[in-house]
Amino acid sequence: MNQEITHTLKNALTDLNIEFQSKHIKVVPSNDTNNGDFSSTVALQLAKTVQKSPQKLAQNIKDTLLQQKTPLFEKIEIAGPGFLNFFISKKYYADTLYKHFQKGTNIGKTNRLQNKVFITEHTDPNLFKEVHIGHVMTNVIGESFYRLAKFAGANVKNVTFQGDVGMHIAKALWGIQNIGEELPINKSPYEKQKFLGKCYVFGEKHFSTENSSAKAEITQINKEIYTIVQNPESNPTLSKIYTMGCKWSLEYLETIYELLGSKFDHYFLESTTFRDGARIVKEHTGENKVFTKSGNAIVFEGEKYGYHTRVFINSEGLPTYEAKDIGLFYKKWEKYNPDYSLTITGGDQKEYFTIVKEAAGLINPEWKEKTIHRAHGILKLKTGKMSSRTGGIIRAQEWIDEAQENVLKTINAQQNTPISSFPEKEKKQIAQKIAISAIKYSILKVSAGKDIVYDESVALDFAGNTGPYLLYSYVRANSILEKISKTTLANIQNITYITPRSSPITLLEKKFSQFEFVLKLSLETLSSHHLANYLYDLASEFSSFYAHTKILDETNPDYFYNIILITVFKNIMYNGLYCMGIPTVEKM
RNA sequence: GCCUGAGUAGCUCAACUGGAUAGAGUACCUGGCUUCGAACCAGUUGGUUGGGGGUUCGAAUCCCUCCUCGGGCACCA
Repeated sequence: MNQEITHTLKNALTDLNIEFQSKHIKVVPSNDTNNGDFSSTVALQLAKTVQKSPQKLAQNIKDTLLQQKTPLFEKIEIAGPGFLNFFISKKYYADTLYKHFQKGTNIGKTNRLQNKVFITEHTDPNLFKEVHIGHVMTNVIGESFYRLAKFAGANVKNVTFQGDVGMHIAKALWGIQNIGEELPINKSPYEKQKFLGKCYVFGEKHFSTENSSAKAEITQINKEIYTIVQNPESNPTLSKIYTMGCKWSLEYLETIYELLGSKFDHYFLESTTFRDGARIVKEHTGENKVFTKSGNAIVFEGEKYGYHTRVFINSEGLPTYEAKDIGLFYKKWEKYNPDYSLTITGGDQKEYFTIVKEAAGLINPEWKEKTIHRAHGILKLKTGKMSSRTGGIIRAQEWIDEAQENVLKTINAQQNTPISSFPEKEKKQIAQKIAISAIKYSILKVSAGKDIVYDESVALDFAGNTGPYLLYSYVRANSILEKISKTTLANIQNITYITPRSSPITLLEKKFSQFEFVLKLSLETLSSHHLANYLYDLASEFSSFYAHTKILDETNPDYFYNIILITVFKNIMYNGLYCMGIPTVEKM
């Protein structure tokens, strides 16, 4: 509806011979029902340029709008310093509701980014290391952008960049060789992964300890890793352990991706980008080139651009993460040639990424121009920054499992619910989805970029503004619709026109028109919290409507209207949750 | 020290990117299940938007300046 009002405003201004830019015309939903359904500050914005008082200009605009005789407005009021308040007619609401209803489960989908190739890169775990709650955060945020871009019609590629070469691998391999424990060959993927993580921590600990021979040994292993990924025969013993560990890690990662609901179109591995990265860096090294030599290392002198120097090839001649990222730029463009390439990482990599992007832009301007970096806040323990290097981490698996157990307890404590009699296995599946909804929602409801201090009691608190609340509203809507007879449903499916409401327009249907806008806003500002907050408001309005209206009342003149209302609500909630990566349940 | 992000109700967060009386959840208190699912609804209490200055019709939002906290700053990722 914003668009329709904006359109009529533009026409009115043209009729009045007033010059304007789109940014002057802001139509927003009113914050108060007394101020109509929508408000505009256009008269305030343009008063100065036309040398009129805002009220007078508002009056001119109002008169012109009323002459147009669109079915849009019931009335228009001028308030305060010159706000234009629009009251939308019931007929227009009914017509709009019908349009929303016809979109069915496609509601919210557009073709705004049609024919655009969009890469979303996120999660980016390291092999041999624990998957911790920080990875979950990156995944949840990134996955949401993937889905939002899909809804905008883009050709989206969901990818992740996994670290399978480098010091962390060397530390883990040294750990495996020196920890003195038996390999968990016959154990579950999760146990294997835990073992690798333990070996990494063991290696890291010895690497950082002074007077330890481990440091030299690990450095040597690191060198060899770069060789064995090309030629396993160079060190068959090490290669065997390395290959085994990679396999274990990748197997486990699949299970966690599935649990989180991410499907990747492609897995980039550092072992496949470092060669191109190193080659490109070397090609651009020298006088008046992008990179310069500093001793045996190759660096990018970021100071020239207001940043700091970063090492791309270290003194050992090995590519650092920086060079691997250059290789990743190359690979992404080789494979997809994207219009937008979005990367999600933690906030600690903000400046790092800016510098690498700067360097990348000097190699290929497109790499910089089309790359968007979204740094999110850090998910912290109360004790400080979470770090897998010191071992003080919360495993993603444990976090989710514990949440699931708590939900299951809550479910079992509820009596006389439709799922009370469900078999335990089914209850567990439902509990898992609810747990995922709680975790994802708690991450996405905060504007991306802000830190989140992880507090278990808060994260597992399902009352109020939470994921489970949204699911509950969905489940209740679903329950009602199940109770409607097939003939009624068929009659509703065949209608071609909705009779305007006899009772006042509800706040619920007023929110429907904002869905597309909110999806767009969330993607453009790279913050899904707009969507999260919107869905919460929507669920809240639904609950309120539900509490005050007997929907299944065939004698109500708005009977059909209300059923359609609930149907549209259900579709929006489903698609909205989808865009946050949250699965729905039919019963809970 | 330099760069960068943040500071809003007791706590956790919003505020449609400069708009109307700064809103939610939580916690506290009150009322509501014989009625479509009460994991709900309705209401009460709670604010000098870190301090100070500036820009204008209008500032939590933009500018300046202090204060506090987080992150980054050469071969880790």
